[in-house]
Amino acid sequence: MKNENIFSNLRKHIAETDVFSNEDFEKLTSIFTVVPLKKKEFFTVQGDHCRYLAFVNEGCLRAFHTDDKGDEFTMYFAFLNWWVGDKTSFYSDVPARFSTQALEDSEIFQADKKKWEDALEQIPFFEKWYRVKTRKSYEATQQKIINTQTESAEEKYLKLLKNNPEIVQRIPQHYIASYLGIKPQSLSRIRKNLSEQK
Amino acid sequence: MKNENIFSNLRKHIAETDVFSNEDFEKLTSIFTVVPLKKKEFFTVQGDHCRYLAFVNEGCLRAFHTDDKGDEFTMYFAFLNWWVGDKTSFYSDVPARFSTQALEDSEIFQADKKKWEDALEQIPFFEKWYRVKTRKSYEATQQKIINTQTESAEEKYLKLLKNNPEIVQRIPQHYIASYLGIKPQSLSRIRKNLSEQK
DNA sequence: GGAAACCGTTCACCTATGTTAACTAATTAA
DNA sequence: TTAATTAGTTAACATAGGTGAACGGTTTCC
Repeated sequence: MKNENIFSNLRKHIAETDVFSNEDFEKLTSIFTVVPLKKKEFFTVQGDHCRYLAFVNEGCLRAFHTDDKGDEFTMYFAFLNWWVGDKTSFYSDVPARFSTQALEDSEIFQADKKKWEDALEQIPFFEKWYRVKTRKSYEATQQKIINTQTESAEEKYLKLLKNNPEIVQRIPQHYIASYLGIKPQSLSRIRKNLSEQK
Repeated sequence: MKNENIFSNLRKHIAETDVFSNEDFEKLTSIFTVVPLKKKEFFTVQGDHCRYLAFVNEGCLRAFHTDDKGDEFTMYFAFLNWWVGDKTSFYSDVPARFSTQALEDSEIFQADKKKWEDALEQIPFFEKWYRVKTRKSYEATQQKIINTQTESAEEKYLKLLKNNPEIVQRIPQHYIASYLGIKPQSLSRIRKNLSEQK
């Protein structure tokens, strides 16, 4: 990919919902640093201050919390066109409550707080776009609480198969288990039951 | 309470974090309708469009989702100085995913979308204050997901006793169970175990 | 002021998921 | 190319929480 085109996906993605000038778009991309991540490499680490937010341009990451007992819980998988980073830590200078790790070789565009806030201030379409994104992710988080509480692991898995087949195909099973909030053995058992029922 | 003073609590509350003129504060309060709610009365109903956001000035409400099986899950309790309403539904004109119901005789200040957005546009301190509040509630929601997944019901209950004793004192136990994501019988059992251990 | 509805507790039994551990398959690194 | 590691499966057993039912104590409301 030629360097001038490195932001072509981001451009297309934002253009799906917003209208902007070339000039504004260049202003926006100028705040980003292109960062390649090797598989298993970390973008943010739980407990550290999260200094960057980033846009996923290639590959896939997962955000996960590790509890006192050492168990991991995966909060979300971030594919193409997702934003990643712990906003709480990014804004409030508080230790991040989860880590973000590449599950494949990936490429992200990252920006620190100063650049980020300058961009929000100076580029109206970006401010609006970001506000909507933030609201959506708040909604998704609320929905996830509801689902977490009201569905059995099997229901969650079936729903994942139906609504997010790309996750099931692309992500190793023990991460999916941790996303569903169960142990890998339990997911194995659920899969076995399902296959026997057919 | 004299009518001129009905907003005195809101004024004090916002003044804790922001500075504003009398004029701006009056502009803000002019968007609200004062609404009394009888115990058990609903402010929003799951499935309906949520037309108002509201500020709790007196009493207490709970927000809860009812699933297909008819089981309720309480998402949060809203006391003095909380905002209530399903923002997703309020903004996106989508059916509300939860109901909000008064647990005591209460008083709220509500505003519809038009008034709300006008206020955000015209009153800078309110826009800023609201942005921060929204971020905090997003953070709290994320934290609740983490807690939900990584703690046993007993741990959650002990934490509630420690961090939110006013909830335990003020709210009937079966609502607390539904807040912890368990059945009333299970909470009863947990309480029994705890009292026997001492 | 009495009937009806609701609330909290307890109990016996049930079920989903966790735990430990052993085994095989797949992937990675030397 | 093999050795080492990691991933997934299975099974036996343990445990937290759900279910249904019964009981007494409170509210609520005609």
